Amino acid sequence: MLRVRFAPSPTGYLHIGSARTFIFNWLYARHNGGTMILRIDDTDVERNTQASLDSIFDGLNWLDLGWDEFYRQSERLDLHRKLAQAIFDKGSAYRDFTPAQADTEDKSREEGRTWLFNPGMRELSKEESDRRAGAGEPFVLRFRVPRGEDRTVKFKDLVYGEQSKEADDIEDFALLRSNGMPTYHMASCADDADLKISHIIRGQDHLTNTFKHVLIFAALGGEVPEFAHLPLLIAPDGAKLSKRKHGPVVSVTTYRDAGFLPHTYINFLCLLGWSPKDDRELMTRQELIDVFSFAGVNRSNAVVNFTEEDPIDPKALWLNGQHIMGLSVEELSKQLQPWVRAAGFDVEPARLLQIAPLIRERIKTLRDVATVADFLFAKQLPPYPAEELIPQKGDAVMALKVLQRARQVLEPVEFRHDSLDAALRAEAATLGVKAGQMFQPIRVAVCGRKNAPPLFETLEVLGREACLERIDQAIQKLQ
RNA sequence: GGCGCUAUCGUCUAACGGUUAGGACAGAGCCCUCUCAAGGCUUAAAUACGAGUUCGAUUCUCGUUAGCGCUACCA
Repeated sequence: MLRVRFAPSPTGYLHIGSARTFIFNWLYARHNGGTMILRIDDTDVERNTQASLDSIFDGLNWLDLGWDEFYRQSERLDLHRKLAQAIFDKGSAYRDFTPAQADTEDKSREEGRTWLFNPGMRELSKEESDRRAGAGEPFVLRFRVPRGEDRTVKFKDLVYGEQSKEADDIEDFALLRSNGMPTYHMASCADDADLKISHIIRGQDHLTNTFKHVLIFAALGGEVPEFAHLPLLIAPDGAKLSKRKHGPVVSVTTYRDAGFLPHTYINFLCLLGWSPKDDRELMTRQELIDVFSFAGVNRSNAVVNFTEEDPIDPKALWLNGQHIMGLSVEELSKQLQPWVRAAGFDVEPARLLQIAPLIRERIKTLRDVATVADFLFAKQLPPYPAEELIPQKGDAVMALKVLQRARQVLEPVEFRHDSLDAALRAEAATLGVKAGQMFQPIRVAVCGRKNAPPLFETLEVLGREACLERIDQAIQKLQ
């Protein structure tokens, strides 16, 4: 049975890299009919925050992918301690009574080699170790990494291939802290073992940690899971994405709040560090599930292309436009509804249904509805300069004449695309002006700006009454 | 410092020894056109560097350089 897990720690908001890890886990599970597990790795009590937990659920719920099982690490501390004890009992761990020190880093650097263990502690006799522990002296429980045996720790990564490292290069990492809390390595492996995780899919920053985890799994005596590490998502400056340095750009909610379709975000993230190998980019959820495999995962880090001015990757924006164009009118207007309301407009669903096809090819984000279709929602047009009404190679006199004639034509004509088209073109011919010179003053009068959806559709949606009223206002403006 | 990983257009990527090194986004230009879009076409743009293996290296090996990760009683 295939079982995968996404295990975020609630110490900051859900960021883009974590979201992608979640997505790849999910895709792999769905592709193989496996189980997707969400586990909150919250053993670092000091750094956990409710806000960040909320942010994780916020982000994941928006993605709308779901999960099959849910666990919270902090509720499984007994298991972690029990398994740590088991490792200790079989001699693969020992107590280290060395007081915590902040300067270990400098110490190891000076020596020119990695710190491996604290002298004396590894060899402490059972009696002395028990005596000091019994006396209440604090200690950390460390894994006893095999030394001097010329031993190599190995595993096969589904993305990075065969990995090996000399055991002599691995330090005696901690399993239990002096306050009795498990470390990440201990808690994570204990849970993975207990939850029968078959594939651990996570960021490449854990690649070297995996040697330690392999050691723990082996000491636990169960099966060692498969591993697949994912290349990291990095900033344009090559640095790792961090909220401190790059701000909210890295948060999933940035895309959500910018008006992205959740599926666009999923699609976009999949393209970062993975490829279907056949030049496809625009893909549905099912297509992604069908074709996802680790063979398509890259090994080098991928840059999320954002700038300080614009937090959105241009390719994501394009993808979103494409996905919006692929939506049915019904679905699009449903998605648009909350954004229209958020922009301060009130619109009937039936009317939005008429508007949606007008703007479908003109919006890149759902939020764009507010700037692209505002004149269709507003009762009153916001003020605009009268010069805008003057057509190309024309003047105010022409604009005025066009609008007055348009008014007359629009009064009786049927308000349908084809009738409007025929009537206005005929009028342009009568007036001796080009079609464009006829249409622009009307467009500006009706939309309040030069750039807008095609004229006849717009007039039709707006309706005779509103159009005539706005043309009258424009005529007044010119006089 | 030690250990590990990585290296193709500005960005995301394809090419798993033989291609004029392909696609996409972004850029430029043209077409279409009632404006804006959408769409179509064209264009510019890359194998980090140096050795080796080979008839032939983007591809395999080694070195250099660069970037990233781990090196905590964080995760």
